[in-house]
Parts: sequence; C-alpha cells; structure tokens
Amino acid sequence: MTGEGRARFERIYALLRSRICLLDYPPGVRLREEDLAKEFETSRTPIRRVLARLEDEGYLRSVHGVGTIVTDIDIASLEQVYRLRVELSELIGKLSPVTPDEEAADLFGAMRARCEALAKSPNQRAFAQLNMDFFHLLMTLTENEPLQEFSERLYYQTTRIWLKTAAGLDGYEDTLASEIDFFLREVSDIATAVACGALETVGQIRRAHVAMSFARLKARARGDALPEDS
Amino acid sequence: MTGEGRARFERIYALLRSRICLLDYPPGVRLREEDLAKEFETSRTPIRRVLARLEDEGYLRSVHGVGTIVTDIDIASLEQVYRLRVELSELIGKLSPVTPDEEAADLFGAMRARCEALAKSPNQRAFAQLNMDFFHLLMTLTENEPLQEFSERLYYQTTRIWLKTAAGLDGYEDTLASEIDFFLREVSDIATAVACGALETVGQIRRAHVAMSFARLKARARGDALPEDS
DNA sequence: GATGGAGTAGTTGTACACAAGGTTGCGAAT
DNA sequence: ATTCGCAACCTTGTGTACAACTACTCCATC
Repeated sequence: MTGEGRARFERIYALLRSRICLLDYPPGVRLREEDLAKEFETSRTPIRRVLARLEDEGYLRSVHGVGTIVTDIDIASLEQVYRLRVELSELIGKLSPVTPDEEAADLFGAMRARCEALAKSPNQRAFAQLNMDFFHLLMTLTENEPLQEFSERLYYQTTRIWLKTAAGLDGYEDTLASEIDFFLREVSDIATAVACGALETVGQIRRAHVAMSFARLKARARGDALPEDS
Repeated sequence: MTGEGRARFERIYALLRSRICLLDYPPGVRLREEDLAKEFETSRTPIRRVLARLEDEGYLRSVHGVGTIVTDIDIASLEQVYRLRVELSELIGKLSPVTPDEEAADLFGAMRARCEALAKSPNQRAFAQLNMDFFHLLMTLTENEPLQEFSERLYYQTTRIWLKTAAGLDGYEDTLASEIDFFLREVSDIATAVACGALETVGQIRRAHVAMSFARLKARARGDALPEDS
C-alpha cells in the first residue's frame, strides 16, 4: 500500500479511532461496513482494511454474520493496561527526550489556558478533545517512535473507558467537573515543568496523575465516595 | 472475523512472522500474495488480511505495482526500539508476575540444557529457534497481556536484525559461537533466578543482557563500515 | 554505442458478486 | 400462554475480475 491510497487509509483510520476515543462510537455500538463505505465514498474493501487494523489493535471486534462492534473492557483487563501505561508514562522524560524550546512552552501554556476556560464551563465533549490534544502535545516531548506508538495504543484504550465514567455514561453525573479540576492541576504542573525544561519531572508528574486517575476510576467502579480534594 | 477463519488467520500470521524472525524471509525479500495464497490453499483475500497486519506492525512494506517486501531497519531506528525494549524487559518481574512452580523451573532447566548442547555444535538456525523459544518461555512469567504483546513486537523487530549480524549474513562469520556463549550465560543466570523464585532478579538480568546484546551489535556495526555490494 | 520511449509483463489495490453465518420474528404445536 | 422450529433478512468473509501502477525490455533514433 502506497501513495494516495495510503493517505486515505491513514485519514479514515485516525478519524474512526478518534470517534471511538471521543465516544462518538461508544462501546457496544455496531458499525456497518456498507455505511462507512458510503460515507467515505469508496467500496467495502478499503474500509475493511481500516477496520482490520482497528480490530488488531483492540478497538473493534468483527463477528461474522453479526457486525463490527466497538469493544468494551472489564475492569480486570483495564488494570493490566493501566499498570503498563503508568510505567510507560515516565519513560517520556527518559527515552530520547527533546529539549523544549520556547514555542513548546507556549503550547503548554495555551493548553493550560484552554483548561482553565473549560473548568469554568464544563463540557464533556470539549473535555474529551482537550484531553486528547494534551496527550498528543506530550508525545512531542520524545522522539522515540515505538514509545509514541505504544503510548498511543494504551492512551486510546484506557481513556475512552475512563471518559465513559467521568462523563456520566455509566451513572456518574457529578464526576465531570471534578475530573476537569484534577486535569487542570496536571496540565498546570506539567506546563510549569516544561517551562523549566525539566523533562524527567514531566514524566514523573504524568506517571503520578495516570496512576491517580486509575485509582479514582476503580473507586467509582466500586461505588465508593470520591475523596474530597483539599 | 471469528471462528474457523480466525484460527486460520492466526496460524498463517504466526507462521509468516516466525519465518521473518528466523530469516527464512530475510530483509529485502519480496513476497507475492499469489504464491502465499497457493501455499495456504486459499485466495488472496485472507492472505492480504495477514499481510496488512504484518505491515501495520512494521515487518513488511507493500508497494503498489511492485510487491510486498520484508523491511530492513537502519541502526538509528533500531536504537530507539532497543532502548524501549531494555525498559520493558525489566517490567516482566514487576507487572503481574506469576510465581513460578516446579514445572516452570524445569522448563527453564531444559532450556539451559538445550543451550549447552547448542554451544557444543553451533548452528545458526537452531540458535534462532532456541532464542525464540526462550523468549516465549520468559513471557509466561507475566500475566500482563499488553506487556506480552508489546514485548513480542519489540523482540521480533530487533532479534531478526540482530540475528542477521550474529549469523554472518552481514559479513560477520565469527560471531555466532560468541553470541551463543553469551546467550548460554543469560539462560543459565535466568534459570537459576527462576528456580529461586526471584522474578525481579529475572527482569534485571534480562534487562542487562538485552542492553549488552545491543552494545555488541553497535560495536560490530561501527567496526565494519564495509560497502554494500549490489 | 548511448539514449529515449513505447510496449509488455507482472504485482498490488479496488470493486463487486456470492458464500457463510447469525439474528429476529412469526406461526404452529403442545 | 409457551415453546420449538423454520424461514426471511441482514452482516461479515471469500473469491475473482479488473484497474492502477511499476519495472524491465527492446528497438528506433541520434
């Protein structure tokens, strides 16, 4: 696969994966190849090429005679994914870190501003998008491509499930504002560390926040009350 | 994809990937979909499904109108892959380790015996196979599936390139016996650690050996600088 | 002899028809 | 009323023809 067809493939792939992560296609939803083919003005063949990759990466599950279903994950499997994600988070500052220039620091500052604005008027969709944008900005801090690729996989797999509870899709209506507040702290801390050029610190902060994020997720799943922030 | 077709897919995928890692398909070789379809008694469609996955994972590169070529990797990219592999190696003993029972210890002992036998009569192909079997045995020491998956990816990508030099395909004829000797030490050390139930130690030993393995690879690459004949 | 260009053989990419498999709902028997 | 069976319908999986594209050969031209 090469040339123009390759570009189309990447476009469709990135778009569908984004839809899955942003919960436009929530877990359990059934996609139909014919519909997607019509939307992207092509035949089923190239669509199937994209769906195959999404299936290999664990976002979808195609069942013969039934359909292509967006996967859900049980808390046990999610724990394994999160544990690895915690470890990889720290590596951002260790493996081929790029020394951030002033422009990078500004980008992180802009991210903090967006986050502060969001905290004033919480919005699920905007939060999901901001979270994703911030992740991709973080990834620019390392040049290690395999690390980028694996981190992306773990991010997309865990974040959409986490968003499901944070956004109230699983019966938790009050968590969104709280999660935005936690996220604002993370963005703020990391932006400061980036401004100082302390990339190892960035990795450690990120690691801590990913771990806490999962702890809150588990607490909600158990039905516990969230610890009040002080 | 499900049921019988799924099993066939996995079978062909594992076989082709194994052929790539064992250098039955050395880097640069061109595969033809039609031939593979004939070998596995099917049409091009299921074959293309397998090749697509192998391409997504970086083992192959399909070029329209030309063919499907087994990838090679430059030393720079390989360094990134190795660095991440070093870090992940240690996680085997940290993330969801399984406490090895007596049977597991025996399996590692048997692996050591195979390795000692190989040291007496070096053989490239047998070494490649043993190395691969040992890797898969190591993977049984963790229950963390994402870690297993990523480790496999990094292993297959690096090992085939490393084997290329260790096996003399790149102009190094004397390295095979030496590499087998290094490998014997690693297997021996790890077998001992497993027998003691010291999984953290296993991870640390593995990490050290992966790092040293890459150091030797780089040293060979630097000392050589011979022009490619074409 | 070197060079340029059209032709040809061979390969992957796409579209589409059909096979295989599953779900759903209706109807008859109990 | 309930349950079993069957049939129509829908969706993914496979096979195949053809389009798109590349590399190579051969021959005319300079």
